[in-house]
Amino acid sequence: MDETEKLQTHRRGSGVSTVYETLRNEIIELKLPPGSPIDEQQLSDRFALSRTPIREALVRLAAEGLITTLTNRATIVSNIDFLGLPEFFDALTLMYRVTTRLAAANHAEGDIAAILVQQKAFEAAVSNRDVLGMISTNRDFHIAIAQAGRNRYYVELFTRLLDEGRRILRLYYSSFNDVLPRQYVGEHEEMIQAIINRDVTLADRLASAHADQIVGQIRSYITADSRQNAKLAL
Amino acid sequence: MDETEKLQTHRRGSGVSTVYETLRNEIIELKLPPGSPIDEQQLSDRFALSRTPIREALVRLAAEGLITTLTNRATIVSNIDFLGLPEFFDALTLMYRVTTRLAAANHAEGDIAAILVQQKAFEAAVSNRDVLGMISTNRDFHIAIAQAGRNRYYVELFTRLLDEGRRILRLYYSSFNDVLPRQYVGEHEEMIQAIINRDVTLADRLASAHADQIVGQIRSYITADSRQNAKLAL
DNA sequence: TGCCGACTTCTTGTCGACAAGAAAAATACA
DNA sequence: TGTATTTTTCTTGTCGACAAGAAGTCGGCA
Repeated sequence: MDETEKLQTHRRGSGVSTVYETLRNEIIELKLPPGSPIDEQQLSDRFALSRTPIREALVRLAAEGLITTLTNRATIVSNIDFLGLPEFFDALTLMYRVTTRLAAANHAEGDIAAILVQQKAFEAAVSNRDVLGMISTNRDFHIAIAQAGRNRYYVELFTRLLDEGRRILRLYYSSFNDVLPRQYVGEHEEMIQAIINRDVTLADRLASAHADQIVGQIRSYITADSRQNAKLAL
Repeated sequence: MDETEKLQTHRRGSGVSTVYETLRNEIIELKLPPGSPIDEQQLSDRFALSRTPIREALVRLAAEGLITTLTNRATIVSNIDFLGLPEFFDALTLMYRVTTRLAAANHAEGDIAAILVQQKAFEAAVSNRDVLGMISTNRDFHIAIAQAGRNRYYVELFTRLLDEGRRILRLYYSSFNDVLPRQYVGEHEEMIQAIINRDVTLADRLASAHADQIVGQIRSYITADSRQNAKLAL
């Protein structure tokens, strides 16, 4: 691993959130793959912090379900629950629909601009065939929509679901093809238009179809090479 | 406050969850009202534990949004967000519908029995005019339904919403009248029957109406004596 | 050679103490 | 007497060290 990271002038409570966010990203981006052991001592060295703040960050990650602590034994990055995928798809689809719906109903002044920014970023990622970029900008796009919907409960659940989805997609991104992403760009544009027009019914229908697309895509990836599954489920 | 609590023979990691659950209950039951200061030292004395495990429990509660930590200053029991009530009602209604729907579709062998147990408890509370009991058994009843629906994401969000609802209801339970609770018993029975018959559409409609009832009730309480509001929102 | 039990080692869980930051209190000054 | 500034005090944030529990290791015995 690399040497200890920055953090000379850390004001009092900043270290914890740094550790939290850093680990969160590394878990979601599979830099820390499922099952990886999390060693407190090691993190303590890496961030040049005592074990206490490290521990606090880990507790937060555990509360979010991103890591699993085996009591008195070890703590590891949570495995992706393949058996629970149908539940995941169901919840994801519902959140796609609800957030897009609410965005059409509730969006205010600056919201559309914020959504468009993310959509541009997604388009750029598609143009560059930057698959990892597509995965994360797609997430940001839908979170921007959720925020326009003005319901923190949905934003929170949706964020968690999309991030869990990022982990799954990263497992399979090699098999991404070219035609689907371009189709997504078009679907995104339709959704934006429906939101602008405050057409709740249409927004719902588009979100629903969009969700089905994505769920179907993930499903086909998984069934296509299920060897990965066996390898990582342990 | 009373003297230090039990916990002579605590196996290694047990203290943390004890503290967590104890505080969680006290917050939800308003034994610790919104805005109450949480003093780590004091809790340390009370549970006969070091500040470290106390802190871990507090971090968990903070992650759940039940307490708010003012950095370097104080940590208090989170206030009830009256401005966010519309969002809350929207999410609550959706979860009522979705969980009941899924229960009708997915319930398996023992689920109905579990639901009936909670329904009996709710009936008993209504008979005894035990308002506090009604509030908590009603929660347990709907969580039992959610569990029959077999979707952990919904169960988790719904639990949080119902518990938040318990806090709000406790603020107003004095104004509970007699006719509404009995009506709820009947509505519950209809829902159970729809679930048993796997009638998804009916289950959805009943849950929707039930949610509207409850939301309407809470709303009328709040507008009826909004002095409480001003008093506790600080 | 194969299995059972004590021992070692490693990681987590807990502790008491210290440091930093902010509010409250006390003091100085106009 | 009122205000600005310093000092005090109190609470949180961080640290290093110790204790407990579990897995793996080593040795003894059939």
